[in-house]
Amino acid sequence: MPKIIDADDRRELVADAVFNVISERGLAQASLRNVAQAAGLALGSVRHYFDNQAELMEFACRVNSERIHVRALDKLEVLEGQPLPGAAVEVVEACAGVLEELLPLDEARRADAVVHMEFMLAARTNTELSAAARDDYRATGAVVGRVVLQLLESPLATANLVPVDEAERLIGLLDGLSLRMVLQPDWAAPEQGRATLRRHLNALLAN
Amino acid sequence: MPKIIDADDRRELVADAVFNVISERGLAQASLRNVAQAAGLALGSVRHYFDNQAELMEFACRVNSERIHVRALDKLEVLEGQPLPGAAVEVVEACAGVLEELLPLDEARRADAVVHMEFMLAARTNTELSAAARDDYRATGAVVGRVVLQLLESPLATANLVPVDEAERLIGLLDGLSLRMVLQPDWAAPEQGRATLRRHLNALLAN
DNA sequence: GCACAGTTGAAACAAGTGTGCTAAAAAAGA
DNA sequence: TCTTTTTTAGCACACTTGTTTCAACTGTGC
Repeated sequence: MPKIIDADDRRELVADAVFNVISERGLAQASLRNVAQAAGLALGSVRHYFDNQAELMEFACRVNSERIHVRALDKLEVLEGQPLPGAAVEVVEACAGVLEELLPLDEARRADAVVHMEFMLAARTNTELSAAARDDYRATGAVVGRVVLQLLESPLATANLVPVDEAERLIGLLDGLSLRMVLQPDWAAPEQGRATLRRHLNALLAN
Repeated sequence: MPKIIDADDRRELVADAVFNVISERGLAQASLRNVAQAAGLALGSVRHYFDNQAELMEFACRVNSERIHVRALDKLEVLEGQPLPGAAVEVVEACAGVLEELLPLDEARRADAVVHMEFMLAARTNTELSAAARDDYRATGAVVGRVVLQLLESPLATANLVPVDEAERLIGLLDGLSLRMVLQPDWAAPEQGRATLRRHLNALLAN
């Protein structure tokens, strides 16, 4: 029998190489050869674990999406598990804590966000990725939706807010902030993103 | 002397072909040959008007950006030229009218928005495009900033709102909405985008 | 009609791509 | 040690890319 190698581990290692290449040089440069080099493997090795380039890309896309959402879901479940705090500041802080996992506030999250953007945009014209992209949208919709529900459950919430509508607005804001922070880090610093998010959440509570 | 051909017109024609290819097949497919075919020209003809592919792409990027912002600026100057209406609904409607030019609410604007996204994302790793992208950010910042100033000038505006902060939040929302409407047209219809924008503007006015 | 400019078209090149195929290397079981 | 199977490495092919080069075409001014 050959070297003992966990195939799943190896696939994740290759996916990490994909992330590195995309975040540093863009999706256009994520060729099999470049990815293999970034992973420290030979082209043949990468192809041993992924039949197609399409399969590799879809796998990497799903891993990226999952990585982001798992982080947020972990914090979300903590939030849902305990009773809502009474003070507005604390409610906002708790919700912001969850949603911040979706923003590029440090290097790790920045790389995730960049890769995420590239994949989502590519999925528009790449049918191989469209299914993964659809699942991703559902996942973020669920996370943000649940946060909004928590927020609007508070007695401090502004009256007559429609959860679905506010989720839509919040998702838009998060996507836009993420985009700006990724593309124009000089003009949209992490601190500013944090503040903007909190200001928005605060506006959903009665003053 | 040869055929009389306005070089600038021809360059714009080629740029339009670039837009078509990008909006239908993505930036990755915007090769010189594909663009030439879409423009109904030979490869040599395209290269006669653009020395490099880089030059073509930067030109197309700037034309796209200008096209979007000129539309918005036209409406903005009308808004700034006349006194602000007294009713909240009318203020919101006037501001929304300007900002809607930045959203993909019909096929033309959708194509512009798609191309815009692809270029902005590409500019992150493509130094040839970074200057054009920076100018684009300045332009949208100016437009949105001026709209926010108009809005907050109204006596109906919520007190203590910081224009720069609200501009930041509004730009984020617009980018995010645009992104969603472009990538998930099924879940984010034009009508919904219009409504979300108005709801946000309304929230900036005292109720 | 002629010449000359801009314009077009095509062929060719080097580089890079995904993919198919083959053979060496490696390691665990016999 | 030998076998077997996974893993690795490498070559080759067809294709697309940007770019260069050169020849043909075209229409205007003389």
